[in-house]
Amino acid sequence: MDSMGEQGAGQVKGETRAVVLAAVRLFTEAGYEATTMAEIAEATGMSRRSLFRRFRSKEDILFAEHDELFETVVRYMEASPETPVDTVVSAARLVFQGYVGAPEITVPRYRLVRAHPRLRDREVAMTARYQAAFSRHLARRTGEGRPSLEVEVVAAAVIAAHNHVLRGWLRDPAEGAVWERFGETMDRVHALAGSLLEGAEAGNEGAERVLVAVYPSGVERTELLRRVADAVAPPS
Amino acid sequence: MDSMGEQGAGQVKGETRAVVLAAVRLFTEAGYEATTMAEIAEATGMSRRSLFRRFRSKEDILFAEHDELFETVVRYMEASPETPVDTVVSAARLVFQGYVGAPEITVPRYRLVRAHPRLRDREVAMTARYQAAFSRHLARRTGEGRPSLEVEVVAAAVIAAHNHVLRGWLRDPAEGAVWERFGETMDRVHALAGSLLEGAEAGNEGAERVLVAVYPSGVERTELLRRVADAVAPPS
DNA sequence: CTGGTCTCTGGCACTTAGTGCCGATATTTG
DNA sequence: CAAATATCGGCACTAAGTGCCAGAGACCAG
Repeated sequence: MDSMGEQGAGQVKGETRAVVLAAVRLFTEAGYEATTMAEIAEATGMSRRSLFRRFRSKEDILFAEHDELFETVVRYMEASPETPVDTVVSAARLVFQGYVGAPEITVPRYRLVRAHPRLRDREVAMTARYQAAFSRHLARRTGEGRPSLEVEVVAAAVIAAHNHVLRGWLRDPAEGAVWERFGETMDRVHALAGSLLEGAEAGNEGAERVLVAVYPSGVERTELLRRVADAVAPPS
Repeated sequence: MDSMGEQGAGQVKGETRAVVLAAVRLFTEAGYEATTMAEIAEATGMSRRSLFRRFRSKEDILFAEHDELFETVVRYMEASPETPVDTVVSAARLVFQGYVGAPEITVPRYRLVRAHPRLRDREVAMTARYQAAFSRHLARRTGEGRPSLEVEVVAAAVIAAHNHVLRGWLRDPAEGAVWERFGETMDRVHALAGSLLEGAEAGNEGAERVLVAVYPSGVERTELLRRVADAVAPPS
């Protein structure tokens, strides 16, 4: 069989994608538990042993692309010149892109994940990894040691917002305007994040400010504007 | 061997606790993977088969008490007369109590969890279950169908805050003032939750609205106010 | 071309989690 | 007491995951 010079540090193989697609097909047709590693090996032309070598477990086949994406996202954050919050939001966008850009994997996987608690746990673990990575990034870039409460809440909020939009898309991938929804949603958490972390931004000279106003829906507009004017009055 | 009338619907057994403690001891002494179910069975005086019947898997032994706690928390929320946000915060307090009230299980488990990715995933999955339960509770009590973005962000924030304090305690269970820290932290997310969900509380007649504005810090106040005025103009 | 090392691969055997089945033994019910 | 029922323990079985080894191909030095 043909060989191809590869090895690198956790880089995609191309062959990986084929295996994942084959596995997804088998899982969907015959059921996750009913499909054995031997069958996957046969379907992909590799030996059972080599299959276990490349993917450490049956679950790992299903989430192989996800793992690669995670590596990519972490590297992206390390290299990003944006502010910490912007970087994390962009990273979330990258993850979202990873899903909607590969529906032939992520959509059937979503069905499998919903049906099998073990797989669900695994999916959840992935998002937890992202959340932890976001927290670490925010903490480092704002000069903290361990992530502070604010940082962890912001990371959790970004993840929650991401998942909120993602689940909507996964339930109905055909429906359009996903990116509009994503952008709009992220803008909202971005504002929240800004208000929670205000002043902690790295070199926050020309940083943006955020105003959050909560008001009864019946209030007069002029009254509202007066209150806003008070709120944006110079602090000290 | 002595028998004791039991069965109930997922109720504690008392015997359960003994098995968990024995398993924790074995895992700690010999390592998690090195300890087999047969050994746990022998150590607890039951047969391997019965062990698998009571706890569905090896992991489940370690998290058995956690599962029971989850059931308790869900029932608590269903019966709580408090406002949704208060209920969720109290529920988080219950979970926290579940940890600090059983350090002989949770502390060594923390060490095991940190060392074994599989167990870590399982722990993460538990917190995700709580977060989902919180979201559902908030959504139901505020008359929504699916949890809204705000609801999910609040649930995520409460969980993040809970875990923030919990991890601190797990790292150093001896250090006191845990409950003060917990209370103070929860107060802060409670305020955040209140502002995010304000107006959606049960019986939300005079609902409030939220305005979030993000603006460059250098912008003129008059210009900002003009933009805000535009933003709050009646929609359609 | 030849011998040596290094790596990837596949085959084989083995351990162990987890399950189905069945007979024995309480436990409850009439 | 007898019958129905649930629980328990033993046995056998499937399949995930691992260690070991031997063979095939790549690369290098002589």
